[in-house]
Amino acid sequence: MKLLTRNTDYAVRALSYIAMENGRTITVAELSEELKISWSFLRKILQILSREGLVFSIKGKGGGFRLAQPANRIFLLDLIRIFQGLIRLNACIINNTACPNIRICILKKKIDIIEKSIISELHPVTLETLLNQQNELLHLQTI
Amino acid sequence: MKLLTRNTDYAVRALSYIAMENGRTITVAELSEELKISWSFLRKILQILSREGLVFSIKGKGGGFRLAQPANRIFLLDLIRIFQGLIRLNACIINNTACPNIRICILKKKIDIIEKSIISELHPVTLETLLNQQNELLHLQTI
DNA sequence: TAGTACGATACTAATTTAGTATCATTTACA
DNA sequence: TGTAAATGATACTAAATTAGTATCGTACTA
Ligand code: FES
Ligand code: FES
Repeated sequence: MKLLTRNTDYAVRALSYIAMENGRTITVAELSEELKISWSFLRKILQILSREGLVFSIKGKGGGFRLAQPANRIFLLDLIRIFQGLIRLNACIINNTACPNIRICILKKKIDIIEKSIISELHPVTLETLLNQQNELLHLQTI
Repeated sequence: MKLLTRNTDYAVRALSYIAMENGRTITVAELSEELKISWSFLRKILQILSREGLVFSIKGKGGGFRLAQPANRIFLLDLIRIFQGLIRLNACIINNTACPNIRICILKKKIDIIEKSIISELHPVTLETLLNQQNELLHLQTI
């Protein structure tokens, strides 16, 4: 049971890299080289991010990608939604659809609480959050 | 992202059925018939439950399964562990093993919190919990 | 000793996740 | 103006996980 799949993971890394280059246009080739992630796979991920409006793309020679939104507006939860779908843990023990139990089911209630907890923990996490952490890390290492 | 897989789900149903029959010895054939779950699949699940000591088995004619522990000692978390492994959501964004970030990583912290929340919600849930709920449901329906 | 039930284990099928390949289109610039 | 560099769309393959089946062996009861 993974909270983040590889798609999401790579998307975060790619976006981080792009964000740290202060508005430079970044090609998939560069990302792939720097992050050591398969070119084709990254390409697909970036295409999706572009379609979803998180980055915008410039075609042709000299082209590439830039963030379409400031880093503090790019939410981890959106990436999860894009690459993994909505967070739905709900497995009814009896019957996935109209379970007669659903109003009183203890498990259902627990799972709802867990879902909410996931969302409330992850909700504040943006690309900026994760970038700051990297800066902090760099700082620590230079002490 | 499912919290419970089908193995776990069926295990809960099978154990519930067995528990509700007050110590009678229940065969896989009966379970399969009553619960409308594939005989072979149930068989495998019961074999595992038996190996894990949650039920004990009686071989030969007249045989079958009984709970090896009282319903309030059979924990949902154990079933999850048995059929799905330990709950580990941890996906490090950079590198699954020795990530240099791990001490300060915000995401890691969040994920730890989520894991703890899952465990603390599910920890009190036993077979008895789920049985009581079913009784409650029956009660409601007869009003 | 026949029939019923579980034990162990290997196998197959379906689904989800991960990753690759191809052709089309846009753009820069020699 | 044409070629190389870049993304867009989309289809395809491969690996991993989950779901489900089959088979042969052993124990027990009547
Ligand atoms: S058993 Fe159906 S919602 Fe819990
Ligand atoms: S980035 Fe490695 S633990 Fe978070």
